[in-house]
Amino acid sequence: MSELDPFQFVVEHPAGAARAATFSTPHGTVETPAFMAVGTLATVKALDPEDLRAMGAQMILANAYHLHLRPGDDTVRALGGLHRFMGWDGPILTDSGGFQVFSLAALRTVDEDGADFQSHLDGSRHRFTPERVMEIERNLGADVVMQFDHVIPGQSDAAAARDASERSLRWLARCRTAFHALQRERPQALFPIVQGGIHAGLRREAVTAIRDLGDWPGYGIGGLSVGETKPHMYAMLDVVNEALPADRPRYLMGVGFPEDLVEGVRRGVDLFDCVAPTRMGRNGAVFTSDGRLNIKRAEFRLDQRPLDDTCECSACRRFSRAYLRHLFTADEMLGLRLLSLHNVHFLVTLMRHARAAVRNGTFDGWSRQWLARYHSRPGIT
RNA sequence: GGUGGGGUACCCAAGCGGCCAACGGGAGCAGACUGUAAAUCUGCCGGCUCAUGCCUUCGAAGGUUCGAAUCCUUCCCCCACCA
Repeated sequence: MSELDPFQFVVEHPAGAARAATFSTPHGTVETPAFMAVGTLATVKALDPEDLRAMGAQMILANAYHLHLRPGDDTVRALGGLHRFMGWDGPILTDSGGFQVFSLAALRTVDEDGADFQSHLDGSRHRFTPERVMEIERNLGADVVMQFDHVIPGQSDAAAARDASERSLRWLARCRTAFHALQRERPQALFPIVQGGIHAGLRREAVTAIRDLGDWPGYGIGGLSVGETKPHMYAMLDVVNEALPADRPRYLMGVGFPEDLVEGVRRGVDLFDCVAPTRMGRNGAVFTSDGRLNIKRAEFRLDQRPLDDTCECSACRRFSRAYLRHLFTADEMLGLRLLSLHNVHFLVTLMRHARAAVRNGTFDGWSRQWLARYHSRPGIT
């Protein structure tokens, strides 16, 4: 148990299923609920670590598969690990490449032992096994490392979901053994990932099986936001969070949109990550309190308002919709950066407000009002 | 003044007797992105129409032809070189 000491999770205030907590890591403490920006290639695209710190981002992600291919996890290790490499001294989590098993479907084959990938960069062949992934994630040196898992499409039937979930469990056992066998320069926490598709029974079984393998410093909830409906996703969150221990962080992987974060917190999720704010920001989509808008639309040509009049990000404090639209239509890179900045700020701030509402006992009303306003203007989307 | 080349939809640009409302690209308009193969992808893009279809269009006018953006005549512009 002493090895878990650097990763304490303290629930300060429950509010129904929701809770406000602190999650400590060797690189600092995360106040939850929290949104983690995704920096797959050891960079949150278009943003500087200083931007992230200034907006109150606490923890970020990177990806084992991508960094293994380039520049190489051994290279990152030789350069002092991810924190030093990318100039972010806060907590970092690495995903294992499990999602790439899913998203690079055409370039990989999965078997019981692991997965064969063909590099999307040069076509070279690479073999990922639970043991290999643990080594890669050790080399990268993030604070939290995710198990290697098998992700399948969200609408998969129960048989396929069971196969993937049970394989992920077997891989988890191997990850754990390999994880503990590796020498490392600094403490790391290994998170298992709950699979089971959109099948409540499978989800419960997965949680039970994972807990039977031991106590874990935190739990990933995987295999959601991969094509299933929102009601299915929310239902799975109810089921899984009910079954997970209350005194460990719950990380909903790959989620999400603003409404999904609020719905997730309502159901007891503590940590989120998603590429949406940065990818959508680069493509012109903006999160606002009144729903999504697309800055490229002609209607914003002369709009002098900020993206969101309640937002205090550096884009909203300084620039009009008209100017930001101009940057996009002119294909200027500052536009990508400012919208990425705004969107990440929006989610980070959203979680800070959720946390405050939990702490002062108003979360239920706050979240309902927030969702009502966000959904109230579908035309803005 | 001479010789040669050219004028195609918002722009660039293919087409050179029927398969042409006319290839491509750009611009424009709209949509999608959820553990990032993504500053990407998709749709629309002469007018009317749900659609079959109809109408207007390839510098201008006239002509040949069953049929013309494509051939002929004249005219108007543009470009290059020569004088």
